Amino acid sequence: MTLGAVKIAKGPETLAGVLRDDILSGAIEPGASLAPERALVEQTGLSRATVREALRILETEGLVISRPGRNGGARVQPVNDNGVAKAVQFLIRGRRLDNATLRETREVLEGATARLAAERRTAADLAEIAAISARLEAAIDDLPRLAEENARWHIAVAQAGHNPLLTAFMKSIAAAISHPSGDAHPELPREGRAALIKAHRRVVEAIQARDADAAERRMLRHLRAYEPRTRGK
Amino acid sequence: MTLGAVKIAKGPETLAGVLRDDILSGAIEPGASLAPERALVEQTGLSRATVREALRILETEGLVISRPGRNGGARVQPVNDNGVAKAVQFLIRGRRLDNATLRETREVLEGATARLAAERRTAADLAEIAAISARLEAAIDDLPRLAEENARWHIAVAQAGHNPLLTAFMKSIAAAISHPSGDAHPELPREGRAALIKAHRRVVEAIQARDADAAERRMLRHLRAYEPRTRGK
DNA sequence: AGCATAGTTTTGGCCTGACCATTATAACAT
DNA sequence: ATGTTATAATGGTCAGGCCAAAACTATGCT
Repeated sequence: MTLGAVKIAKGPETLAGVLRDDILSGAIEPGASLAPERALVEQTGLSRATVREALRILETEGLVISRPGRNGGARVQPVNDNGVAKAVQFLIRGRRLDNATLRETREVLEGATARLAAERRTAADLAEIAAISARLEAAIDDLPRLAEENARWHIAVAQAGHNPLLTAFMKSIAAAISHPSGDAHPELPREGRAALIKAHRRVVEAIQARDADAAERRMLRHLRAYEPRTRGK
Repeated sequence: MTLGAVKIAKGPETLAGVLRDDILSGAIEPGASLAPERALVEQTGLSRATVREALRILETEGLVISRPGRNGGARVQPVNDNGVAKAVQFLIRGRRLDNATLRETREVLEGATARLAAERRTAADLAEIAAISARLEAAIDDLPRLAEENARWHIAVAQAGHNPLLTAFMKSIAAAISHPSGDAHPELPREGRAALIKAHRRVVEAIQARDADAAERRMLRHLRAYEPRTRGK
């Protein structure tokens, strides 16, 4: 019988594991504070440095944030999708993933979320999307603002699909696409901006009409409108 | 003008940020070691505790692993998709995402990767899938082994799609689906196992024939075959 | 020569104890 | 009441040490 490499859990990781389980299982509610560092030292018999490294692990994982001062301490955060986005950013930067891969992934995700949005959107979802659309259309001549509201619009559509995983994935790559290598937003001409608004409207109409096929089709058409002409590898 | 909360970078995070940039930019190659802790202490003027917390951050992010002993130290790891999988696990556990969401997400991802696999698979991809299929078919009466090879098969198909992001997303949820709340594998009857093998074969045939529509269709049919009868929310 | 064995060195892992910085509360003075 | 000044609680950082693990080096026995 062969054994794989046995992972030896070190002190900080062991303590972090215990606390992590308490957080993810809900035994410690979001908003509540962990015991102060010095109390953890007494309870665990570990040194303060070790306890602090454990807390640093949890903080890096996004499960707590630490604040100094009286009534400070490590406060449990509600689990959100920032951690996924961060890990995806690492993957994109570290593996030098190209824009074609990002766009392709985005099409898969947004095609699916547009379809789901048409099937599941609530009145509140529609209101949220409409509010963003109004702000976006008002910002047609303010390019940075337009780009910002555009990102919000796509995220709102994804959220209307009510699948938290697909939403998380979509947000992860949306962040990478809006900041293409730190560069500013490419000069989209004014007629392009008008076309964007029109395309959004058509997608929203399909979602409102609960027409899943149309929502997916129009979203994909919208996304593909901005691809470089050099398509078809 | 209103300002958002200004994020004050603490010592460890600042140092981690510098090192992280060096790693993600490729200035430090995977496999290479960071300077020893005591050297970083001298170079930065920080204390050893601070330096260690910085390294712990990088270790938690999966960018380095630290090993004791001579020639030990913090070794830079190639960036992989484990970090994404870990963050997704947190999201699933912390937000109590249900199996319906996981299955739905899986269908979106695997439908897309099956399609891409048909378009892009290389001879090496096909060989890899064939090897796994052979092992899987040989393990038809060894349920744990079957489940393991089944997971490998789906991952191999995703990889044949040559989109690292979609592959990472798919692996992230595949891990959660194979371990449904720690329970063992449900007793799939023998004829179900035979049907699984047949379904796999049909998918592979489509991928081999570069028939993207058929690959997607057959993969979705395969995935939906195991859903509970209570469909349609 | 060859090979086991025992140092030696490098490096992370952990501990003790201290002091500083920040924040909220309590006490006090006006 | 209200503004100001302690005081306490808590994380942030530092200094210095010792232990544990791992790799290299020298030794000594065949």
